[in-house]
Amino acid sequence: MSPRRTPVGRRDRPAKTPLSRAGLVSVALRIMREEGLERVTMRRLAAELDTGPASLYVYVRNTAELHGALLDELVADLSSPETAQSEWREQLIGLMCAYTELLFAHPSLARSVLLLRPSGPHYLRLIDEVLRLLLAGGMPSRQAAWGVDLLLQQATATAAEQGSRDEAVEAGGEEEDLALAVSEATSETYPHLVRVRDEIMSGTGEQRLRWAFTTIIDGLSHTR
Amino acid sequence: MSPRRTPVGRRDRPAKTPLSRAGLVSVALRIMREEGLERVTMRRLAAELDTGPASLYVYVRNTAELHGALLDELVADLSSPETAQSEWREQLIGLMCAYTELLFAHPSLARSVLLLRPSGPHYLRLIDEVLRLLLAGGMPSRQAAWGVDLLLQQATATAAEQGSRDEAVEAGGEEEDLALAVSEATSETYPHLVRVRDEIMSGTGEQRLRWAFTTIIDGLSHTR
DNA sequence: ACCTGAACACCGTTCAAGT
DNA sequence: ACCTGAACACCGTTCAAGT
Repeated sequence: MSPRRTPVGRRDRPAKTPLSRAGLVSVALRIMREEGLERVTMRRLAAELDTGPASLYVYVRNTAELHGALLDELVADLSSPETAQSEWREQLIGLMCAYTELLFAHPSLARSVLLLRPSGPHYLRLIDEVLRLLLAGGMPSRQAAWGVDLLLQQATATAAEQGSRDEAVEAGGEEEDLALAVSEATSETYPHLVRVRDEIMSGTGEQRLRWAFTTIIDGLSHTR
Repeated sequence: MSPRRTPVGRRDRPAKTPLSRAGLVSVALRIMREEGLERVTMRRLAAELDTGPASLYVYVRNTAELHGALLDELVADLSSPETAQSEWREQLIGLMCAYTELLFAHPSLARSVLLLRPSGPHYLRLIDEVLRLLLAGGMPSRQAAWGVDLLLQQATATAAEQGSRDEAVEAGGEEEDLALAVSEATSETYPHLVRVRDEIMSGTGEQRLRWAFTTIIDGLSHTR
C-alpha cells in the first residue's frame, strides 16, 4: 500500500529502532504483561524486534539474565507501604505481602527467580528496606542478614507455588490428588495427618501468607 | 549376527517387557540417577522403552505427574533418623535436613516439585512424621498443620535454589553478580546493606540450613 | 563491534489410525 | 483398552559469515 521507505526492510514496520538492552527488556516486559512470561522467548523477542534470535545475545547472557532484568523492573514499582508511625513488624509484613502479590501476577517469573540471585538496583533497594526494618526491630546483624534471605525466599517460593497452581487447574490438578489422598487417609496409616486433617487445607492464601511471615519474623526475633 | 527371534522387533533388545507405570518410573529413576532429571524426557523414556512418546500418556498424565512419582521413590529411602530419646526439636531438624540433602542430589527435581502438591504414599508418610514431631512439641494443631507446609516448602526451595546454583556455576554465574553488587554498594545508596555486608554471604550452606529450620521452628513454638 | 541466517539438537503433547 | 508413527508447534544457543 504505502511506498517503501526502507529498501531492505523485511516488513513495513514503523521504523527499526536500534537494538539495546533497555529496548529488549521493555519489549519483554510488554509481552510478559500481555501474554505471560511463557511467551517471552528469545525467538519471539527477536521476531518482535525484527531480527534473529542470535542478535539478542549481545545484550543478555541468557534467558535467566533476562528474567532477572524483568524482576528488577517489576520491583521498581514496589512502593514502601505506609512509612508512617506503624510498628516495624507491621511494616515489614506489609512489604513482604506487597512483594509476594507483585509476584503472584507473574508466577512463572517467580519460578524463574527462585533459581536466580537477583542483583538489580531495585532488588537491592528491596533488600536494603527489609534490612532496615529488621534492624529497627533490634535484631543482631547476622540474624537480620540471614533473615532477609529467608523472608524473600519464602515470598518467592509461595508465589511460584501458588501461582502455578492457579495455572495448573486447567491442566493437571495435582492438588486435588493431595486433597483426595488426605481425605482417604486412615488412622492406621497416617494417624497424625488424620488428627489435623481439617486444618491442613484451611485458611485463605492471604491468611496463610501473613501467618508464614509472622511466624518467620517471630522466629527471627527470638534471638538465641 | 544372531538369528532373529522376534520378526517385527525394531532391534535386538533383550526382550520387550510390557509397559507399566512402575516400569516407566523405574527407568525414569535410573536415567535421573545416571544422567540427571534433564535427560528424563518423554521422548528419551519412550526410546529407552522401545516405543513412541505417545504410549507413555497411558500411564502418566504429564511430565509433572512423572516428577511427582520420582519424588515419592526418593522419599521412600528417607529413614527417620535416630528415633531414640533425643528431643523432638533435634529430631525434626535432623529429618528436615535429611530431606533437603536428598533433594540436593536432584536440584532439578526440587525445582519441579516446588510447583507440585506431591501426594504419593511415601510423601504422605513424611508429612505424618513431621506432624508427629510438631505435635510432640506441644504445638496446637493448626500451628502444626500449617507448619508442615512451611517447613517442607523451605526445604524444597532451598534445594531448588542451592542446587541449581551449583549447576549454574559453569553457565551464567548470577550469584557472582550479586556478590559484586553487594561489595560495590555504598552507604549513600544502600546504608543497611553496607552495615551487614559481611554477614550477608557468611556461613556454609549446612549452617544456614540448620539455622533456617531452627528459626522457623522457634517461630512456630512461639504460639500466639 | 555488532548483527545475522541457518543450523544443531532437541522439546511436550495430541491425534488419527491401528491391533 | 492399549499402543503407535507422525505431526503440530515450538524451544535455547552457537557458529560462521557478513557489515
